[in-house]
Amino acid sequence: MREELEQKSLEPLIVYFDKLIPLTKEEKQLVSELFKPRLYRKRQYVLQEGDLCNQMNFVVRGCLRMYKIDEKGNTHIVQFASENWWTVDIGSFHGKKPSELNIDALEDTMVLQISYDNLITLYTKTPKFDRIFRVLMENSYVGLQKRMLQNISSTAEDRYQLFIDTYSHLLNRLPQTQIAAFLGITPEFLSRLRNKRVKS
Amino acid sequence: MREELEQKSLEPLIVYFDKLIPLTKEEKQLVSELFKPRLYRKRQYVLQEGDLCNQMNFVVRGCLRMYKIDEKGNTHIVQFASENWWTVDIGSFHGKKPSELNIDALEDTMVLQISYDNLITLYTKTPKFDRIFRVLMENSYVGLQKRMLQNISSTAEDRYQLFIDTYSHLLNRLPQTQIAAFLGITPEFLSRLRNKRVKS
DNA sequence: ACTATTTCTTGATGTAGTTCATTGGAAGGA
DNA sequence: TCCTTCCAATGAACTACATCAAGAAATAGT
Repeated sequence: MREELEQKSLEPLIVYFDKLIPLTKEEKQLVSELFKPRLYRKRQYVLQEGDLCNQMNFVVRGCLRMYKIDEKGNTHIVQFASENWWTVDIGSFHGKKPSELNIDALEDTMVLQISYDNLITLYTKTPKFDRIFRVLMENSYVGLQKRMLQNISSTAEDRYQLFIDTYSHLLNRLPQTQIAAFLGITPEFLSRLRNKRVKS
Repeated sequence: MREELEQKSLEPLIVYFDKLIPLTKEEKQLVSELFKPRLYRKRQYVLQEGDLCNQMNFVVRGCLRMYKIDEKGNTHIVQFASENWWTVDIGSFHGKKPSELNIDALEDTMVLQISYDNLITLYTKTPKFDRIFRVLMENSYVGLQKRMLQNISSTAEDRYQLFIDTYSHLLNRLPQTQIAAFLGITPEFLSRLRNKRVKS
């Protein structure tokens, strides 16, 4: 019974990999063994500042956020991770250093987790996963670079528009405070932006 | 004679790879065959907006910049690449899409280039390079994420201080206009910041 | 169903960073 | 060498966004 449920929750991940680079039966089996499902409740920490990030997370359903709290106590969101997205503090994960970031759940969230050691096992047993994760990293890098460029070259209004275009599925799922923390503006200013947009 | 020169210029790259993950003689040989040295003069384009980015570049000496020009005509620098750094528009390179970015030389610059096809050859012949480039991507991602966080959470002054800490070797090599374009502020404002810092 | 907490809105005022214009100095090309 | 082009500095006016404060609306917990 328990196993059946786990098998089921693993499906989205296997489909995800298989689309990137087709997997053999054995490789699928290996994924099933090395990734573990885990449920986080809303507001629960997945990773807390100061701890080592020892798990890589693939979101099956729900939504996580990764963020930093600055000296003034303000929250800055690095990334949202909803269905079929990954989240991990790569710096901490690979560098074996305490994380400066937090990850927590904005909704009740089901993830598939792989530990550092198991990921190394995965790489060692089937180098195909080196390639898969290289491609994953490349895609993430492109996305981050795009956001970086937006941030240094656009106004808050443009960035909000891009957010709407890019994350339409999250728009009505997230409180505006979280969207503001992602855009790098205050909730008050976001409210004014929205107000202005409605009028015109 | 020509070959000797090429062999010599390839050394820094082989050392670079070897430090990340030790290479066999054959792998070193393969690198020597697939990477080609090329010289760019100051102001020469390495990649021009609208073109396909078909080469990955490793800087042996000199300095390149990767940047975007926005609708208002302002330049925004994504990255400087000096000795032992890589530069490539990954989105264009892997997505086979015209680039929205430019790369040009801030100084006379020697690079080692590998074409897309040759990189695929490299991956195919020795999957170890999948791993090497996965690790490379991970490191780049961490750096970019750090900068992203700085940008959404810090003042221009803090970012300038971080630039000094991180890129001290470039500080006196680059005109302030370029540093300002990297920090995401106007040259005038950078000038004022510097002036203020000198006084205190 | 009630209360506590979080979220959104709006106003008044403050500030980091921009824009435009001008000047002087440094560097680079024939 | 002159001449052009690029680069840094500084003033004055302007704008995008922040801060603080306070009330209204929506959500969540019991």
